[in-house]
Amino acid sequence: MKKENSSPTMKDVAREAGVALGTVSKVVNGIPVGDSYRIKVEEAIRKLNYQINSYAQGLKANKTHTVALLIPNTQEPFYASLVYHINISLLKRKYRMLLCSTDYDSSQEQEYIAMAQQNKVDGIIGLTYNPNLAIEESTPFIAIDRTMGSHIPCVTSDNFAGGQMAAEKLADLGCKHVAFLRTGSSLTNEPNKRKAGFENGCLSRGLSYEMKIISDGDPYSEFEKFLAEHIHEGRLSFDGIFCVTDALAYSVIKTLQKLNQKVPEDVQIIGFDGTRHFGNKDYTCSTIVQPVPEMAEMCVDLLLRENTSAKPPLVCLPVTYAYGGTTLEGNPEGKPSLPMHDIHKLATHNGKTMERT
Amino acid sequence: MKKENSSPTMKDVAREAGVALGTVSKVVNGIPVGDSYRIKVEEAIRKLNYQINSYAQGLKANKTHTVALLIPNTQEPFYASLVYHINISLLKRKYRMLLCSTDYDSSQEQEYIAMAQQNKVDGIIGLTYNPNLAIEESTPFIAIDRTMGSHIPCVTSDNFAGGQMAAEKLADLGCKHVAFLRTGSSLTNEPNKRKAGFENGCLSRGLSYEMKIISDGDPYSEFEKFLAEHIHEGRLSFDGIFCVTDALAYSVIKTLQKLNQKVPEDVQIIGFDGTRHFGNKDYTCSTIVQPVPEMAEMCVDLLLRENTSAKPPLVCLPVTYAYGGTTLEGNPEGKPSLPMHDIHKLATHNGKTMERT
DNA sequence: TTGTATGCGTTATCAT
DNA sequence: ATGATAACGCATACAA
Repeated sequence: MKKENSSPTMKDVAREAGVALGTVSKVVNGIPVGDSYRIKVEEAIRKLNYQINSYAQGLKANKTHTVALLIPNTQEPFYASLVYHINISLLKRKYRMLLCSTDYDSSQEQEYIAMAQQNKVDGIIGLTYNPNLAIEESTPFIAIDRTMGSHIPCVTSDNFAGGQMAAEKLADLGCKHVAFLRTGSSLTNEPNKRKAGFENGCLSRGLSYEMKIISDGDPYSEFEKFLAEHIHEGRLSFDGIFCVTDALAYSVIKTLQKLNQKVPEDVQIIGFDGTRHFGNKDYTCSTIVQPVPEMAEMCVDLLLRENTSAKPPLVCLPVTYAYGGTTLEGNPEGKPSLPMHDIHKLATHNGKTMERT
Repeated sequence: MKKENSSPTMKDVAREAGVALGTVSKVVNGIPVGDSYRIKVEEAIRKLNYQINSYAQGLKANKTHTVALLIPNTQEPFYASLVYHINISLLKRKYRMLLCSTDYDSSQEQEYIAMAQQNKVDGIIGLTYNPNLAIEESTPFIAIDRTMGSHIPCVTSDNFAGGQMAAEKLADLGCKHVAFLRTGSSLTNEPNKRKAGFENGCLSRGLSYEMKIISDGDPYSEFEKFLAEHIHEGRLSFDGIFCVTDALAYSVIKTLQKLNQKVPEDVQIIGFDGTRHFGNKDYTCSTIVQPVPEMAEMCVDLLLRENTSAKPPLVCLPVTYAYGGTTLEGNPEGKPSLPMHDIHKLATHNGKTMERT
């Protein structure tokens, strides 16, 4: 009694078809064999419901057609979108994707890299935060939003241009004094360039600005405090705010509501990412849209590219601006423009992040 | 010259340590060996940076510690949440997860099942729509939200109870005449029970109701038409609406806004799923919350359970109600209650799904 | 206790 | 063109 419940193997097919093992392999791999043989083999395959074992295949070929994706989670819309598009790009090429949610945990990141390498993946795509991640040289790695050394290509959107675009847009929309709000890791990464781009845009348009940058652990209430401090006689001293992400913009909008500031009449908001409700509907706010499908395709393309010398160290893909109701331009679709000042009131009911300090 | 760039193998470690292959295997697998040997092997492993090849391991053991997850996409919040929690549950058990986004495409679903089986996964968890999916008996399969035969366990939330809970909640909140709105596949699946539960709840509370059910291809504008037809002299004839998902609720709220109906003053809305903005903030609307982490854990637990006879055919996990601003109860956190009627006005700017017919 | 040999399912190199 | 056989990296039964 050898392996009862196990799936049929090539050997079984060969026996069933009355041919040699090698012949079956050839049929399976599309290598020409005599028609009569091919037909016999194909019948046996159908009869036994034979499926090739890609593990054995990978063992032999030292190639597994599998790629690991490391990402903090799949719930934040930007990550969710990346996961989806990378998955699609890989599956299009008949590659499988191993998903590793890291929860921003450095040790988990390291652990999953080890796991991926044990699994002999053909490559890893990672949006990681561990500042000193150990990656075996032999495993191709593509970093998202973070440069990790010249031998590891980084794919990102044009964060600098996005920041600049936000500043210029606010200027075009008539803003006179604006603010930049950022929260994020202290780690050096590409999204940090949004700040420099924004400053550059403000300077080139002669737009005065202030910045409030809080670090990772700090509560969002710091922003609430900052904004409250800039209200004099009921008026906010900014007429435009650029938030480093849509998620932050969402929080800020709620805060402004509490502070009785109308968006976009009193203050216009631009976010970053291009987040949409329910994946494919409206933008959360006016925003700088990251080209997620193109970023995904670029990651996969770079990772699977044979010519390792042709891998550029940093690829910045172009961003676009999208109207999302929190700015004052004429409605681009010609619909009656609605007052936007009460948006998101809904959301205050359990706004933990905004609770009083 | 044999394999230049390839990773070191057990054989390399054995040579380096000056011991036999089997000894290395034992050290790696924690089988006791003499201390002096163990130390030599461990040193060699460190020196060569050896990683076990889990493909070869799987080939031998006929067990791959890998599970495939089939899901339409990772962008819709409910799916994103499922993917995240299933991923976590699997990784906790040192299992890897192969993600397959199917885009609701029956042929892709079938294709990915074949791919997963070729990969000799230890099991498959699937939220699928293909009515006649061919699944090899030998591969354990757990279905989410859909019963696919007695040998395939189905994990779902208590959709019937959820529907009933929605009806009872609306009754408790003072509604007199309510509506149920549904869009969805014609496929028989568990979420369809929300309708029956809702009807049951209405009947038990003596609440009169109407239903509008559209099928898959139909545009959401059908709902707009339905609602518009139920406005007489500026008043909607419903004072409560139960939407089969939060995504639908979101659309309906926008429609009601266009129709000058205030939510929740004129009409209260309850959705289904427990969707939150940006993954961990506020609920999109008042909603019946699915216990996603528990569902994920249950899927993984059932899938990996050895005792195949102890697998129940259908597991319904309890849902809860959460306030999300679109109903009229007192604010549960004691914050000042805000007028909700202008929520989501923001979103009308590119509401493709709501465009005029 | 340690080493050796065989087999897992596949591919590829050889004779035939 | 087809069939036998070795090798991929690992685990294990068995011999030493």
